Amino acid sequence: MATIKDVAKLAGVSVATVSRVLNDYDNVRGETVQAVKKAIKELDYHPNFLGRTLRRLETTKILVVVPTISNQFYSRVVKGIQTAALAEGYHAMIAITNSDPVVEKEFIDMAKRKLVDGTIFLHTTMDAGKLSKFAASYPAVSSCELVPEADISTVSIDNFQAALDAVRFLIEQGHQRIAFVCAGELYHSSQLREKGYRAALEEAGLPFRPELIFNEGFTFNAGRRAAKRLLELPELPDAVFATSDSAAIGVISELSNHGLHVCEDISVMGFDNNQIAEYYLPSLTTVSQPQFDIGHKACELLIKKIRDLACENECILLPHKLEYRNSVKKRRVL
Amino acid sequence: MATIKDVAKLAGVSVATVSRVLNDYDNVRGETVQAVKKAIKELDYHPNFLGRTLRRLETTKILVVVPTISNQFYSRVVKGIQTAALAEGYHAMIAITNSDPVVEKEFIDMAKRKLVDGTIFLHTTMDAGKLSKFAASYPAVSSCELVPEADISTVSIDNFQAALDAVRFLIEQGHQRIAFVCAGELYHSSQLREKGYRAALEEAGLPFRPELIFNEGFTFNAGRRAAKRLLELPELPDAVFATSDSAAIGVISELSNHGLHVCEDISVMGFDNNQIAEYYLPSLTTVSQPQFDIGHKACELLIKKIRDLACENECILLPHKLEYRNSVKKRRVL
DNA sequence: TTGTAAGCGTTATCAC
DNA sequence: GTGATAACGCTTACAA
Repeated sequence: MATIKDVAKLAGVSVATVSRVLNDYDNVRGETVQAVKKAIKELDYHPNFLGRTLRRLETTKILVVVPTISNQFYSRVVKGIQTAALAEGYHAMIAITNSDPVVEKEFIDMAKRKLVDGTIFLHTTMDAGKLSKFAASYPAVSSCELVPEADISTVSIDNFQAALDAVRFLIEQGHQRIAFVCAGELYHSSQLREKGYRAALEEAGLPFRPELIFNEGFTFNAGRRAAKRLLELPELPDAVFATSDSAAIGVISELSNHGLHVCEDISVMGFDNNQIAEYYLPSLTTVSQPQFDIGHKACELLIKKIRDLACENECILLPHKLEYRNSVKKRRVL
Repeated sequence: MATIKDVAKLAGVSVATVSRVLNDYDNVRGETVQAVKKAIKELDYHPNFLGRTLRRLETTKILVVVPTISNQFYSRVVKGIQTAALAEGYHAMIAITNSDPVVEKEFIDMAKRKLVDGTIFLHTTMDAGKLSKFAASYPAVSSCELVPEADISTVSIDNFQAALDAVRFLIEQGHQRIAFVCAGELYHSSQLREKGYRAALEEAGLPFRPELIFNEGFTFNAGRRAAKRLLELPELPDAVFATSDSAAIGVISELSNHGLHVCEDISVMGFDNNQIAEYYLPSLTTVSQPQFDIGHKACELLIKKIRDLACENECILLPHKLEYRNSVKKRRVL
C-alpha cells in the first residue's frame, strides 16, 4: 500500500509538498502540483485517514446509536441525520445495539477513543448519570427515546401531549372503553404516553381501568399478544390505542384472525406514522412524528456540540400531528 | 483529554508500561498494574484508537454499504453480518448511500483510506471493472445485489432458479396469464428473475406476453403503479408475480382500492419474505431468501479476505424456498 | 516555493 | 519487569 513517502519519492519532492497538494494549498508551483498528481495516480495512492485524523484530532464521522433498523421509524430519523451531516461535511455511521448494553458499550468506546467526532443516541441503555457524564466529556445528543433527567441536548416530540391528543380524538369519536397497548417502564416515551392517555380519560370524566392497559411492547407481536389478552376480556373495548404502528397492526391482524373487523367492531389507533400505516388495510389512523426533522435537528445540535462542547444544552420538542385514516370510526351509540 | 503520557506520569511509570497494562501483557508486576489502573481510572482515560490503529494498521471495523435501510430485507442481512462480525471481534458500521454514486464514493474512500478493514456491498453503483479493481486492492465482498462479471467474492441466492420455482408454482395452481412486476435493467437480480419467469412459461408451453411485464421497481409505489397499468389491460391476468414483497403489497393495495379481491379475483406472489409478508392481510405467498444467512456468510468471506487479501474469491449461492400463504389460490377453471 | 523536522497517541523493539 | 525510543502516516511550523 503506497504511502505519502512513496509519492514524494516518485515525484521527486518532499512529503510536505505532497501533503500541500493533497490539501489544496495554493502555494505550490503548478508544475510541482502536476508532478505530484501524476505520482498519486500512478501509485493509486489514497491518503491514510488515520494519519490525518491523528494529527488533526477530528474524524468528520458521527456515530448514530440505534437499537434496531428493522423499524422504519428509526430509518427515517437516520435519513434526517444523514442529510444534515452531509451538509456540514460529516458522515453518519450507524451502530446497531439491539438494546444490548454490552454492544452499546463497545460502540460508545469508539466515541471515547476518538474514532468519531460525536454520537447521537436514538435509544440508550445508559442511565441518566452515565449519559450525563458521557455528554459532558464527548459531543453527544439524545433523541427519540430520551432518558429522563439526563444532562444532554435532546430532540423529540411531546409524547404526553401527543397521546393526550390521540385519546381525546378517540373520545370525540364516541369511544369510551379505550385499551392502551404500551411498552412499559423501560421506555420513557411509553410512560409519557400513558400519562397523556390517563389525562385524556380524566378530563373527559371517564374511569381509568387498569385491565385495559397492555404492557406488551412496540412490536407487531406485542400487538398480537395484547389482542389475544384483550379478546379474553368479558367485554370488548370500543377502541385500542397502541404506542406504535407495528403494535397497532399486530392488534388488527390478531383481531381479524378472530373474525373481528377493525372499524366496524372496534377502532384502532397507532403511533409514528410509518409507511405501513398508510399502506395497511385498513389504513391506520395514527399520530405522526416528524421523523426526518427529528434526525435533522439532532444532527444540527450535535455539530454545535462538536464545535463547542461547552455550549448550552438544548431540549427541542418538534410538533406531532394526527393522521386521520380508516382504522378509527365514529362509534354508533346504541 | 488524557493521553497515555498523562497516565504514565501519574502512575510514575513509562508509557510502555501503561501500554502493556492496556493490552493485558502478563510481564508486568502486580503492583505496577494496580498503580496504572488506578491512574487510568482517576483520569478517566480511554486509549485513542487512532494511535493504535495507525500503529497496528487495523481498525477491527467493517463497512456495510447499503442503498437504504427502509427496506426490512437489508436490515435482516445486516443483522447476519453483525452477528458474524462480533463473533470475530469486528464491528459492523452501516453506510447508507441511497444508491447515490457520489455518496457511495465517499464511503468507499473510507475503506481506501484505511478507516475500516473491509467492505461488504449489499448493492453498489460501481460497474464490474471498478468493483473488481477495488476488490483486488481492498478486502471486499459483494452480496444480495451483485454486479455481473465482477471479480469479487459474492453471496446471494440463485435468482433465476427462485423465479423459475415461483412461476412454476403459479402455473401449477392453474394460472396462465401471469404478470411480472420487476425492477428493470439496473438490477441484475431482477434480470435473472425475469429470465426465470420466462423459462417457466416456456417449459409450460405458455406464450410470453410483453404487455404483462411491468418494469416499475421494488417499492410499494412501484407495485401500485404496476397495478394501475394492469387494470387498464383489456383482460385481467390470473396472477401477478412481483420481485419484492413491497411491490406485491402495492399491487394488492391498489387492486383492492379498485374493489378487486386478491385470492378470489387474482393471485399475487411476492419475493423476499419480509415480516410484512407474514403480517399483511392477506398474508403473502412469497419466495423466501435466507437474509440472515446471506449476511452471516458474506461477513465470513470478508474476514477471510481481511486476513489474506490474496485468497481465492468464492461465489456462494444460498438456498431459497417458497413460502405458501394466502395471496395465491388455485384458479377455478371456468 | 519547497524542504526539514517535530509531533499527533499508540505499540513494538530493544536495551537494561 | 521496566524504560527509552523508533515507528505508524500524516500535517504544519519554521527555515531556507
